[in-house]
Amino acid sequence: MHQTRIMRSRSEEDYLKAIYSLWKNDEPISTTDIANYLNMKASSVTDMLQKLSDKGWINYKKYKGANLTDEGKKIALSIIRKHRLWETFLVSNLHFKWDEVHEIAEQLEHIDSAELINRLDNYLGNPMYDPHGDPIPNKEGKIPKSFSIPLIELPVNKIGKVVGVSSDTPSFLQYLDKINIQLGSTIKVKDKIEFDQSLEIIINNKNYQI
Amino acid sequence: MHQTRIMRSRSEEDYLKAIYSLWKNDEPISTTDIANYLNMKASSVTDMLQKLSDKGWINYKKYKGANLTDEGKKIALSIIRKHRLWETFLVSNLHFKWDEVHEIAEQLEHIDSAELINRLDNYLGNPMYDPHGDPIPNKEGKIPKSFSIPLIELPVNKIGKVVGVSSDTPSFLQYLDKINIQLGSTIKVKDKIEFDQSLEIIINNKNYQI
DNA sequence: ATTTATTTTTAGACAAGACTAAATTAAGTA
DNA sequence: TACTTAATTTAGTCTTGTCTAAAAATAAAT
Repeated sequence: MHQTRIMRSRSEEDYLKAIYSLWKNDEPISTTDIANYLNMKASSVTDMLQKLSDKGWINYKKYKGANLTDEGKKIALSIIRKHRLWETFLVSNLHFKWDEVHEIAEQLEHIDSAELINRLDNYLGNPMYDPHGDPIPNKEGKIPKSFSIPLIELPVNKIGKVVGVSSDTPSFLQYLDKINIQLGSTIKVKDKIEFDQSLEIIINNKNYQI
Repeated sequence: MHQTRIMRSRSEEDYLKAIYSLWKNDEPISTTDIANYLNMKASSVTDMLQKLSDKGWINYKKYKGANLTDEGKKIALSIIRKHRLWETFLVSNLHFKWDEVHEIAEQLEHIDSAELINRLDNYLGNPMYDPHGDPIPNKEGKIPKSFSIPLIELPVNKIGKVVGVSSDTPSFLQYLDKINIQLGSTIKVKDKIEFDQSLEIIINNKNYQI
């Protein structure tokens, strides 16, 4: 049981990751969307989609966009795993700020060594979430359920990500909108004031009192 | 004072490192030697030498081989610095064995971030030598003097590198030869037997008693 | 010093991955 | 349904980094 080693170029990996990232429902991703995401021309994308399809990593029908196969999804997840583990290392161990690590992780995610990543994972204590609050896929590509907790229970200085709101009255949602909270926003509780149960939170680097 | 960022390809970096590694006296390095070192054809090397020369990283005269300029040497040393720091990380923190890390470090050495490397250096405690006993150039490209100590004083389980011998009688040298000690050999003292001052050493994975 | 052998360079080809411009297909609208 | 617009693909070009085969330069040997 020795899997044939199929070499992947950095470009190919970037495309697979892009398609994974743009994937929402079951609809295939359009050439243009991928091109925009990767800052490339649509014609370049077409070329690569044909190649990825030949390798069995995406399903691609001309003019109809592309979707990852199981194999392709597995590859994309392994790259995302590497990206997030390295980001965790950079922030937790090398004390980078969480907004400084993306570029470096973009490079590190292409380092090719399963052993390295497993050891790194262990070294970091098998973290479930990266410094941005995004879940880290495990070795098999499983993503930990994005469980949610009320903001009031978020530990001080831990970063959370908004996955839902407890009330959807228009006035409340408008308020969230005003202070720039959206689904997917990251949020950090800077301090809890016990006496009136108010929170000092940080969203987009701005402080708010709620 | 903002240095213009000159992008280097992985290939270019590999060539500069190769030339540095092959550099002995002041004689320029031949096309063939570089080709052998990098497992390439001489014609490919010629092409690249011309390119590196245009960029001011090597001095190259047709048919006469190549040598690094100061600029080129600086780049080579920065890559070697990265290589050895990463090897140190892999062995000291991720507990790889010292003979398992080369390939991975070959990839990591091309990651482009000065900040990352400085932080890594710090994180590792600014080591002077890598797990193979090779000196780690500092930020400015200075290599720590390869100081030497008698083998008998080498701490148990620390790896040393043979830089000279205390006697050069033929019979002694022949003995060293027989057990495969050469200048540059790495050596490890596995145990010291106090009572007769003998050492159990490991060279090329073989044990000897001296 | 002339010939022979070896090294190095040149010339031309190729693959990967990007681009531009033109052609084609699909989608939206009157 | 026919027409117009927008998205996508095709065709052809470019750069990087490699190769092979042939030509040229250097080094070695008689």
